[in-house]
Amino acid sequence: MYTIGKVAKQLGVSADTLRYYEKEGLITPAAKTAAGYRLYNDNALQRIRFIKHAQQCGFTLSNINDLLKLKRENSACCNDVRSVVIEKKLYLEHKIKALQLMSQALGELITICDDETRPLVECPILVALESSLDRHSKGVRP
Amino acid sequence: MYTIGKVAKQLGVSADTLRYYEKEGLITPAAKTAAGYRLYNDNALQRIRFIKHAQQCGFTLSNINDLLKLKRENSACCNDVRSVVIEKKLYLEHKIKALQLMSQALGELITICDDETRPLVECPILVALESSLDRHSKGVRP
DNA sequence: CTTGACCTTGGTGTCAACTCCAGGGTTTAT
DNA sequence: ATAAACCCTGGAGTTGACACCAAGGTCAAG
Repeated sequence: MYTIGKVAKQLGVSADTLRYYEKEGLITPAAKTAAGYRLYNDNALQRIRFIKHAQQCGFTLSNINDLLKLKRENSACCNDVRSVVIEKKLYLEHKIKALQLMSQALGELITICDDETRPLVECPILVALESSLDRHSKGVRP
Repeated sequence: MYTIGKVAKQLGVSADTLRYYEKEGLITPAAKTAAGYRLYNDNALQRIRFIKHAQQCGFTLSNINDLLKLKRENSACCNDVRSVVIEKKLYLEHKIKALQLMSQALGELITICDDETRPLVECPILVALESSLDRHSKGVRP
């Protein structure tokens, strides 16, 4: 059993973060001392590792909560988890495409500005941004 | 000269948004009526279009303010603008790579879960997320 | 037995880009 | 003349994932 500080240091997160996760229902300390100190066991460590890895894969804490909920329900099957992962992958791909369009648009702006020493009056980039260049990107947020 | 509502409707933004842009120093109404109503001219319309286009290219309002500041300074040259655009493009590319790594990690999770009807106990995806799969992605935020 | 390192709760602040509201004044159309 | 539609200011709320703080209790080492 480890106190919050030990766990935090070992896993490279802050104690505040662990309390926040608890408030969000993601983790629960295995026990508390008489003085109210949180005590974590190896299960909790594994849970926290799970959270961090899922975050690295693009899941929000809310997504992660859903995954953990699935884990608790024994009516759920592996396919339910798989669906969540697939959906997130689609979302990421959508977002990547949007960013690629932006990047491409910037690339075009960069190339239209061929003469770098031209004075800023009538900078072709600024002019281009004032006229329309809509045609794509709709905005993507979690 | 158009009132805020006309401008908002014409450009597809909300009046609140226009007031917000003004508070952020991005736009200024050309005049105000005796009653304090904002009045915009064609210059302002163009400015707002500029803002929207720049946003579509991934610039934050703060970035856009920087661009507008460059435009005002006559010491700035076109190359200064170009640098801002190039930097943003690099940032986007970095972010795209991070998302691609995530997407790829999710792809791997999806393929390890070959048997979709397996019960959730020992779901290979959940197991994989509990063990280490660090090796990449550092986190990318604006 | 005291010092310093740790822990507690409860609350506020951060970033971005808005949105929504209340409580009022103004303009326009009928 | 009056209702509907518009505008104003000022401020609060939203989302996500925390960080930071104060005021206080607890624990280990010397």
